Amino acid sequence: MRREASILHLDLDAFFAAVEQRDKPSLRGRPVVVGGTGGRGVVATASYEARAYGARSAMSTAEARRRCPSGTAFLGGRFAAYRRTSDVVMELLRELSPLVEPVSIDEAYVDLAAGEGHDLSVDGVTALARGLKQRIAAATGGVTGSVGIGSSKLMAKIASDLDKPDGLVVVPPGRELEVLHPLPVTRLGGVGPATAERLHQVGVKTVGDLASKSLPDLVALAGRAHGTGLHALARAEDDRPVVAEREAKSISQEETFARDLTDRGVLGRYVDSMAARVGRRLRAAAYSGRTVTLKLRRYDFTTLTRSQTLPQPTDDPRVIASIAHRLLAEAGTQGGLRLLGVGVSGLSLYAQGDLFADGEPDPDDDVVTADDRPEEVPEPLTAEARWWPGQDVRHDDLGAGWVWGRGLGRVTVRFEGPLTPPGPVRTLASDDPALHPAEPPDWRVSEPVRATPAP
DNA sequence: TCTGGGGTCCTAGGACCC
DNA sequence: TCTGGGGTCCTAGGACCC
Repeated sequence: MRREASILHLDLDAFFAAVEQRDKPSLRGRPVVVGGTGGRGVVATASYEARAYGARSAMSTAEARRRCPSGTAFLGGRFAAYRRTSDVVMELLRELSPLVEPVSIDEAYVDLAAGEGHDLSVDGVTALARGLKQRIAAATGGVTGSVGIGSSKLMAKIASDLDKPDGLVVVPPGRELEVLHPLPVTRLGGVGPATAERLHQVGVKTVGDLASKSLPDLVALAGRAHGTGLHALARAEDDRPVVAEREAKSISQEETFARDLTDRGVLGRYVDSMAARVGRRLRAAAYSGRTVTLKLRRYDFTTLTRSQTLPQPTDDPRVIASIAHRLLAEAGTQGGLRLLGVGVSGLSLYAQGDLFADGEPDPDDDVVTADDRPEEVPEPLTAEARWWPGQDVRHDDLGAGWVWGRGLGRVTVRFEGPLTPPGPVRTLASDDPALHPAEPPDWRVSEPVRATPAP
């Protein structure tokens, strides 16, 4: 805990949904749900309009569909668009301080004390945050964020959560416990459903209740590391530094199937394709790793992992795949698998091949050769329809738009962009040769819709 | 049509070593 | 020869976060 409120936490509001509403004018002010749109999908983000109907993050999309009125937009994610917008925001944060710790695509801490020339008084940081929020909204085309500032990461994060959306809360140094103690324990990072349940059983509901528990009690209840952490957080004791760069510890890829799978051949092709993707990501990041882990989830949702550690690190998809194949054979597929995953951990920065490399990039790195190519992308992947809800498209005659829905050989597209008024809807043949997938639209450049089709 | 995907950190037991 | 203690690595699982 510091003497000044010099740690800032920014949380972008309903971020994925906000980007969708920015890029799709017809969705502004309406309920939008972003996430998996298939039968086993879950909600990643619900707009505030959708939250009013009870849609929540991590809820199954089926449940969100039941709760939301017709006309609610259910969209798959456009991660490239979110990434671009996030990059713009993170750059604005780096103008405040070189010490910026992105927590996720929509969240970051900033150490204002590491920046130049800031007035770290309560009035000073309040004015700074106001300016920041204005710049974020201007640079992102209207995406808002909630800002919290305090004497520690704990207090900054708590503060950003106190006044969502579009909030700004500064906790003055010395007032931490007044703010913290009335809050439910679940607001502390690290108190999830399991810990909350155990705390409730011993009468702990608020952070203040938690502060009355002794260290040995909390260690007995939550384990050594977690217990000591809770003991400190309940007293607002937190000196975790803001850390700009973190080394990755693992890289993995997993997929939940639309239907449970038992066919060894199909599962094997998934293993190959996931191993190839993990290998590609390892190489792209110049990592290799020693431990290969296979994850599987059975039909009844029981989840298990099997791993093997190699004497030398690898980034070779064939090595990763062959270990994963063996682990899968040992684990078995009785009853059917709902999910399969392949991961590599125990990462280090240099592949064994680098000992002999001459510094030039390996021309094979990004090329799938005949040897290591998975025979074929497994059928369920290629059978994936060409169009998905929310997708950016362009029509040769009608201009830029996005996919609302598809089915029965047709695709429904709304022709509009971030800087147009709400646009018209057209239903086209899903194999219309004039319709193409497109890049996310630029929210900073005006792009007129070329034609207004008749209703 | 219950329950994603990509991560991090911690715990605990057994092997193994000194 | 009736019994150590600590450290590290590996494996598996679980809680948690966004």
